[in-house]
Amino acid sequence: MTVRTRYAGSPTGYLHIGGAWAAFFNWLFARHHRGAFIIRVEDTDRSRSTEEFERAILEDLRWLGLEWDEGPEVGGPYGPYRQTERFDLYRRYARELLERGAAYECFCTPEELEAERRRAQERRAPYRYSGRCRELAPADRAAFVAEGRRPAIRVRMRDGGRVIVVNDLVRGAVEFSPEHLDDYIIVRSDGSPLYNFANVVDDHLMAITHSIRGAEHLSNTPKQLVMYEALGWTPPAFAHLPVILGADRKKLSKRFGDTAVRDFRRRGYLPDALLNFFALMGWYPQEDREIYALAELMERFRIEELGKASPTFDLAKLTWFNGVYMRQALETGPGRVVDVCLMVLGEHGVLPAPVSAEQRAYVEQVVRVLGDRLKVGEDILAYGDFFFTDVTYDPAAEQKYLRQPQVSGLLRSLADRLESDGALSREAAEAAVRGLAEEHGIHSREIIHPVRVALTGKTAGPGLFELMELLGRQRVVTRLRSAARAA
RNA sequence: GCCCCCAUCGUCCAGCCCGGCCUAGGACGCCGGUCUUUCAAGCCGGAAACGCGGGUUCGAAUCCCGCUGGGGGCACCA
Repeated sequence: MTVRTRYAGSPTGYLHIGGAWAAFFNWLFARHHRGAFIIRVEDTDRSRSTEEFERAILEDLRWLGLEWDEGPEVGGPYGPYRQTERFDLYRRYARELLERGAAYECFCTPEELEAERRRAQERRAPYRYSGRCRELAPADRAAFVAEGRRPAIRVRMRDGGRVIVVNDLVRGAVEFSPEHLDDYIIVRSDGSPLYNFANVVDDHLMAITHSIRGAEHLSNTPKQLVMYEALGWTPPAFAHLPVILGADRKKLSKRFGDTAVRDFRRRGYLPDALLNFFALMGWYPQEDREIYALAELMERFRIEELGKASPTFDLAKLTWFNGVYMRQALETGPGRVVDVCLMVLGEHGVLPAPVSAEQRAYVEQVVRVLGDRLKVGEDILAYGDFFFTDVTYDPAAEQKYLRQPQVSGLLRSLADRLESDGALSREAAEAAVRGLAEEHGIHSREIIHPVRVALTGKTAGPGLFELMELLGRQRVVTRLRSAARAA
């Protein structure tokens, strides 16, 4: 049997780390088994879903490299892949459930239900639906209809009274007692399906073999199992991934905005680094190693090896992974790093969108000079903004190195030494600086530090002489003189 | 409150299923050293954990029970 997994995202926001992580394991599992990875858009909540979010999610998934075999934009034999386009299917199965007596119409209004819930809360009792509509007499039903009430549809849960066992691939057998299961609504009174229903219908119709999803869905699973049975369907295998926690130890996806995949992209993170990081957050390849090529992950991934405990999202470790991948990319050729940096530069308006060939070449040189200091694309601004803009002096740096007695004169004499025509080579720059130091009988670092601050505004950064070469004679002299005046 | 899940360094993961090889291993981060014009990277070194209490056993991080702690879920959201 061909393995078929799916990522069923809801376009109510940007793709966040938690969603991407779940999507990744679905993808990885499918790839490992040479199966199919499907994307389904769960947009039944029309008040919160937007096309813009859908586009953004697909874009981010593609950026990560999680290509799908079936789904929106690519189609496939089990379409449509957007739930709002599948309403006739849901209606059909809702009718079937009704006919089989596995579901019933419920005429209670949201207000009435809310009141029930509140009363239960006051009694400090767990809320469960009263079941008022479970056995509605035809006359009562007619009265409700005459009143203009439109029914929602509920699934009968408590019949049978047996324990429901969820056989989870990562957690083993998890038991749920029937008395805790409530009749739940599968179709709203406006006729639109709810998650627990649409999800079941679609997973079955799309021949999904493995439902790999977040642990927040574990308690939905017994409800869904009842429906599979009522419809006479074989449920997929389930694997519930732990929930990723934020630094505050709370579910990451609930913290709005700060963990969108898109933000990491914009800040200059690499998709391979993100994926490698994802893999090792929750899964252990049985050896003391961190860096895995995607092909290797695909080869070795075993769903049974997934961890059960909730991991905490560790940005510092992600950034370390990214640094490793940036360095790797730099070795094979700076192209990818340049692209990432150009994106960051564009995002920040430092080097707006259409960049010329010369600009690109310049950025490439900056990247070479910055080298392994670039752990994340945005580091080009942290370490090399002065290559693109005027110097902004770090107050502490200025205080420490520029506001010193001899500095002004030193900077001026260096400027004088460098004042001439033609390109400035790093060798010439070094000779000038060291020569000046010797002439004054001081250690070269006593001049190197102030010069660095004068040229870059910072105490940290690339090698001074390379930096001077790239900056060019003109800018070096100008900056030295203006710093000398200020000092 | 009720249901469910989880529990090894600050963090991510090994080890647990099949008790002894664990003086608990690796990585991130942190601290120190080294290299050096600074920073970064690299290299060397260091601090740092089996939540608690009971069992079982010659022996428990590993098995059992309880507690505690953390998390998720209890919608006409997904």
